[in-house]
Amino acid sequence: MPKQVDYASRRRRIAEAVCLLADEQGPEGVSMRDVAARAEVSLGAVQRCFRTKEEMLLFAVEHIGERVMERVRARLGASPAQSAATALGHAAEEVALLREDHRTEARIWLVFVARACVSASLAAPLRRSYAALEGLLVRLVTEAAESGPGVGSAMPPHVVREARTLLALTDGLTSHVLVGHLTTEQAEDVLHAHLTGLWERLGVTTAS
Amino acid sequence: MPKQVDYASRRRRIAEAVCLLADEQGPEGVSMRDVAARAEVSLGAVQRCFRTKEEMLLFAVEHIGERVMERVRARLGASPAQSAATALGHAAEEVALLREDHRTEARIWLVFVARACVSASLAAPLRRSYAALEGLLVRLVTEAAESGPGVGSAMPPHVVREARTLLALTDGLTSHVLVGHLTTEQAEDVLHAHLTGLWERLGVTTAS
DNA sequence: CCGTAAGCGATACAGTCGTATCGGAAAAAG
DNA sequence: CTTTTTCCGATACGACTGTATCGCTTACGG
Repeated sequence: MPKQVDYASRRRRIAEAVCLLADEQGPEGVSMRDVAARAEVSLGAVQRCFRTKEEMLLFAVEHIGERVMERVRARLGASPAQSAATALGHAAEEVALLREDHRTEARIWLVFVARACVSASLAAPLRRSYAALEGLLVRLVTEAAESGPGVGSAMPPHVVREARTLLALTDGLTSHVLVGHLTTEQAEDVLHAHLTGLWERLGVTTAS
Repeated sequence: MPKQVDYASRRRRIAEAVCLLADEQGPEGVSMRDVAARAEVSLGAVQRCFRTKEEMLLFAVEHIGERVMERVRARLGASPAQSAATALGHAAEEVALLREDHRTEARIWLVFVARACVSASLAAPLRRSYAALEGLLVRLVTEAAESGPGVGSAMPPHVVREARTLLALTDGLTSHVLVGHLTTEQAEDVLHAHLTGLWERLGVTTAS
């Protein structure tokens, strides 16, 4: 057999290039040729990794979803114990891709969301990512509620609602920052105020 | 002078076609030829109305922004007096384009937002629309707060923060519905819960 | 009544798109 | 060594893109 190649890593490399291009050139700027050039491979190589462009984008959106999720988990692992409430705060900060160094991921995310409204196949992995994030937030909210004085703890439906509220709020804030309607500071201010209110609602006693 | 034509109305007609196409074909589906066909005019006619495609999209995004804003105002005018709180509720419902008949506008909005992250010229009118919506919400929140028992009324910074929270939340919910992460009912549930909390915070006494 | 200019739609153009194809380089297997 | 199989990058192709150009029609101003 001839030259063997690590397809998995090449696909990842190409997905990275897709994200970079989607970020700096917008949705229309992502052509197979540009992706190939950005990934420093030939057009043929890209075609061998992905039969079609749609397939490539699909892989890229899964890639980004995993990256965000993984970063949130890493942030949680970094500050291990502490209070469940601050953990939730950190997670929310990470999900809302507000800081400049995550702006790229935020733009890519938005590009894919816009595209997914039309292409059902693109929507599926996006839904999976949202579901995973929601699940994580539900877990964190639950833990935060339990750590409080626990008036009996909020009943589950409220918890899910709070998680969804938080997820939608962070997503909205992110896009508002991206279009320039809000500054990063303003968005963080809104997010922190919401979290403070959430803690009060849960009956959490927080130090900071 | 020869034949005179009503450019204003034609531009509006073309903008309408842009929106329809952006909705059903996505961002990539909006080509000059398709727009011309959808608007039932010749390609040349489109070119005479808008020197360039960018210019056409710019007009279309302004058009959509005005339409949404106008609809919110119409809704407020329809239920004139009542309480300031229910007015705020109606406005929020209208801003979050949740109902099926507004789904189209929501998709178009998202397409433009995604594009605006890259093209600065597209971002400008979008920012104006957001600013107008935020202004409206600030006004409604203020009125709702004043109509309450008025412990001294919430101080302005809080009002702005609440308005921004509401705007970001509605935007986030809208996109989550569009990608299918939430159903319309779930999103409405989240929105209503948030509004209830907001009223409590403002000290508003609401009948319903 | 005629010239002039605004509007018309068709066509041309150069470029880019996604995809298909193909001859040759390269490396494991015999 | 030769054979065989996998991968390579270049090129080809047709469709479509945004924009420019160009006669022709049309209707008002003089």
